[in-house]
Amino acid sequence: MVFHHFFLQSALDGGQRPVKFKPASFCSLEKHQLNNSSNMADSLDQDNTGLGVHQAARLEKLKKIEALGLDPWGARFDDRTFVKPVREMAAQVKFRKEDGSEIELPDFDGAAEPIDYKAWKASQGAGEEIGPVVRVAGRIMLLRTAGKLYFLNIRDWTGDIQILLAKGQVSDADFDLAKLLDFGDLVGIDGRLGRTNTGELTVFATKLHFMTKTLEPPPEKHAGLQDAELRQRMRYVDLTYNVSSLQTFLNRTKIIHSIRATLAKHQFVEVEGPTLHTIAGGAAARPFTTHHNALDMKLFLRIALELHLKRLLVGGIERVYEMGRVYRNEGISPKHNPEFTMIELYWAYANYETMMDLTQQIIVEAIEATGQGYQLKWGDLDIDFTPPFQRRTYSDLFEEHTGLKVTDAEGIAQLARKLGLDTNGKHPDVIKSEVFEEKVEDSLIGPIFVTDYPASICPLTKRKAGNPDIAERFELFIHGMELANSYTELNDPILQEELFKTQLDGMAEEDSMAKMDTDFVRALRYGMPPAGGLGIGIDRLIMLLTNSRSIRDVVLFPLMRHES
RNA sequence: GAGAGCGUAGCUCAGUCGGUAGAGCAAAGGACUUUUAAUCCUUGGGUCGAGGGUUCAAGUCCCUCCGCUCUCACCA
Repeated sequence: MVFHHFFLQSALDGGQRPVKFKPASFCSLEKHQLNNSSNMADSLDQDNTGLGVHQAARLEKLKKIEALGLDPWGARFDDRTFVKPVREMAAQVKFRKEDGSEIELPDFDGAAEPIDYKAWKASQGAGEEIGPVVRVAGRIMLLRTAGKLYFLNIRDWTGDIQILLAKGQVSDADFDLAKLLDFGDLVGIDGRLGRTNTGELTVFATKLHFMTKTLEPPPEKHAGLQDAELRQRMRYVDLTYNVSSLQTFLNRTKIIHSIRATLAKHQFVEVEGPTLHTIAGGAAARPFTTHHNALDMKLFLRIALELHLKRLLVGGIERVYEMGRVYRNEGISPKHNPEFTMIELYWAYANYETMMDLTQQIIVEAIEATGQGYQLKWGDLDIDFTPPFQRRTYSDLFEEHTGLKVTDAEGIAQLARKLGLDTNGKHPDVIKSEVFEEKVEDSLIGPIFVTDYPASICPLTKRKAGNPDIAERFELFIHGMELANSYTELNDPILQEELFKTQLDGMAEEDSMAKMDTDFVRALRYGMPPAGGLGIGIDRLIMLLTNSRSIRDVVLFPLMRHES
């Protein structure tokens, strides 16, 4: 994925760590006690508050900030500019000569060799650097002193920038306040944009505004927070200190925004269906169960959006979608979180081919929204999203990968047994489907639309005209991962009722989509227009478009065990 | 659910054959007016995930448990 150039700090990793020799000391206690009484560690030891030394030191500074008459939790700070646009003002930093003429600075950012700015200025004769006055705010990521100077690098959600806070250039009160700054604190700065001697774009502070004290120490300042569990449990820390994490989640919102924009172009409307269902229909998955006390009613958290959206199609909302959370009480893996985000959409008077075009458009426009090209990396793998995506029929792929015709039930059963699959008492199409998953799906690099599935495993899908054994359905696969699922929707209430009643042999009820929903059938009896429907796993799409190998990297707060 | 790996300072990580627990960053005190992973001097930080066992001696070997990661299975 493409990172923005303005995260300068992130480009500084990978270097060698300096190794310093530190002789052990055997008489430290004595020396320590000789230190003056303002030694913070001494007073902290006596506090015996149970706080760690880092937390206690920060609390101490907080008290000192209060003692200065300042609010350590900050206040409204109007008219600030985000760091990214401030950095874009770099060209406004100029050198004004004695005669009043303004000249451009050397090209620091494009220079191959470091430029000696001090020497350059000296060579211009008398004059001074000028630059726009700016107001910024952010979190202190780096902090160093050089005599009576403080260099801070602050970060807001658009990038990082250096601040120079110098004695004599701010009030004495502000300079004293700077002593009480810690990594992680939030500050506001008024100052002038300029360049230091090394050419680093810097805000030369004229005023320091204390915004918020941070009472916990930040993670290691170069490596960031590495522990996968801590990154998920404390996403707030992860987002602050791992630039790529923030970038991924900001890209997530761009992708979701793009999907809504694409659908808006086709006049879709977004709705909100119930998440508490009396029947967990629309997909094959184990639901979470809950209970409504006043009605004394067992309820399920929804496992799909389908059946209520189709009811709205009956109601005349002709292009309708919902993007929202569904819940499945099943295993957790890098591709599975118990709650995840799906979009389902229904388009009256369309069919599954319309949906294929739309799916491709949604994905292509989402990639464009993230500012990437169509060739994406996904871990070690490559994905080529250049449209049009390949379209192949289920039966062709089946034959290609197994050498067997989809109609050869006996041969398929034999192959299934050879693969170690249990075929006893199973419907031939269930066996076929298992063989397909085993032999075909994992080899689908894609993006590839697999079309025309065996009808018997698709109880909500319209059958192909003239071929009742084939369902007008496609799934989109990328690197073996199912990303989208689409039908020409079944709108025949009589057939729908029949299919709800038909449990395929060898399929457990909880694994089946065939759950009788009499109200849904009644809705169909009032007339649902012929329609195409589509479902996309949003988290998985975001994984692919943000080069994330785990769903837990694209879900802000994935489900975790209780903290011990 | 099965298998493999991991768990050491606030964070990131070393720890050899079982023999006194290590580093960097962070923290505390100090120096430095253009640094930038600043640098330099000084100092303090550990129930080695928990419990048990073997041993003169366990971070290290064995057992049980807890947690995390990966792979496989179910699932999208």
